[in-house]
Amino acid sequence: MDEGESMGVRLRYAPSPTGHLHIGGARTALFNYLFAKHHGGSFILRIEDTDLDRNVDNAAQEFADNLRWLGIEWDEGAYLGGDCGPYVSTERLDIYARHVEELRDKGVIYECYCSEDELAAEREQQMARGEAVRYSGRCRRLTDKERAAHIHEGRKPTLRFRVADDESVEFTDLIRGDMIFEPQGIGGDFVVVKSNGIPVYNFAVVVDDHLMNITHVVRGEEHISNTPRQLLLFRAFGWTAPVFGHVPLILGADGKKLSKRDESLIQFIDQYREYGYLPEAIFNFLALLGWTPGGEREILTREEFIANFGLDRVNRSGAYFDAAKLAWMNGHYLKSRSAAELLPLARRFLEPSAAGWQVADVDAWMIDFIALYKDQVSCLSELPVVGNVLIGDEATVEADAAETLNDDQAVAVLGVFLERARSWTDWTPDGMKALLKDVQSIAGKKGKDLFFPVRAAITGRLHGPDLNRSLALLGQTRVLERLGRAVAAAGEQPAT
RNA sequence: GGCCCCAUGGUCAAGCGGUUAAGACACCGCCCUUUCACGGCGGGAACAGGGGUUCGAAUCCCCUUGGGGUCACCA
Repeated sequence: MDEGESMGVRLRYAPSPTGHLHIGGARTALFNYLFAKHHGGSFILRIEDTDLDRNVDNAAQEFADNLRWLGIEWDEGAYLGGDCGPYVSTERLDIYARHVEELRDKGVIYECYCSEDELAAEREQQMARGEAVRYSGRCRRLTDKERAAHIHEGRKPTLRFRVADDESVEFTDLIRGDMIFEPQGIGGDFVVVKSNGIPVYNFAVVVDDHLMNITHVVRGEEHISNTPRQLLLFRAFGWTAPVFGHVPLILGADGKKLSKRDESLIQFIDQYREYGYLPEAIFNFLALLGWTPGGEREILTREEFIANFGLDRVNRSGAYFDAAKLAWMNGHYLKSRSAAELLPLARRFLEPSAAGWQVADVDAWMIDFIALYKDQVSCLSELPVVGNVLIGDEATVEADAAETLNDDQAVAVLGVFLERARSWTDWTPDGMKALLKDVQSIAGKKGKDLFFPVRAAITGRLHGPDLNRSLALLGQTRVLERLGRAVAAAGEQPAT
């Protein structure tokens, strides 16, 4: 079936501000965004903070920041405004109250005085008997006397929506096709307003989606079972419901829905940000998690994603989050950016150790350093790790390097190098190339016999990136120090 | 347990009745390179099982098995 009229499509991402934006939420937001943009419609950010107890300070602001960082911009909504505001549930309480009254007038809701303990006990019994769990509806017809007794006890009622025993609900899911819920699968009369007077999510979301003219609701699969209740509400109000599309879950290492407590993988966007991942890499990776453009291409631009996106190509099965592939993809994006472009992002990982570099132009030095290493890391935070021998002021000597240095021939080469390096003035990569050539002709050594001892002496390693550039980055002072130290150390050991 | 969803390599996935069953990540090998990394080339690796439908099923239907979601005064 058609995914919707292209004009006037309106989608929203409606998180509850209870924590950090995680990869699942970011992907849901992304799919909504891509769908809206593909159809030339609007994407809206709404905050569903109806659970006062779980709301976390600054969480909503953080969601917004991270969404923007990812490049998922909304056309109207929280922190932006628009014609359908306010976009935060707790600022819409009066709106909900009006609609509660509307339902009361229609006679489809009633007060329920059951306590949470009583309800829990009822559920347990049903579960134990192997029955479907559903509210018995015992408060449907309270006598005035019973009601008075409950009020006298100080009980605060919830408001429940009456679900007809023979009313089934069906809808066509854009991703999964036809869905049918029989009455017993709906769970009986459900709460729409909590005893503290705040509506529950299922109620608020219906009112909000209708008032904000939401045309498509794209959300996680865990919401499938909420859908019939919401549809019943739309029906009771006499409203046309939006079209639904439920995307598959992102699975943790255990194959289950990602839990915020699952530490087997990094799942919060701000952590990726912290580690030096690029937003376009995460954007690209997330878009491909559960959706595919169909061809062989996996690296696409934002415009290409928007142009190609459609719910018809969203997968129906859950997907494991492959951190290794994300790392590869981030590395890919890192390679496509110049060192100078990366400097602002990499700065905080490098600058703390700038004092040891002994250079006048720190920024220029960092750009050269980034250029030397950026093609081999998967995220910026790895830069100081892979380049630790150049960035730190002291390098430990590894066993194989020590072995290479414990050799008369090698020490002889280093002696020549040290001699020439003292008076060498051109400490650029080209200058280093010339220096090495000079040493080669004087010492009569070339290839491995020349490069290995020098590399081992100045980095303590046998392996590493281009030697000329490494030497230039280290600079004369540090090269002389390390060389002198290596030669001295070799002198203290019996040569083989 | 009730209701609902899902099922192609280790992972992401193409495939939508006829293919030698793509591609990517990861892994292994070779090449390039003073070394490492990058890159290039190549390799191993999959249709959960059983019934149908059909001339012909990874593709359609049913069952089994397996996995998952949900059953709140949370979203």
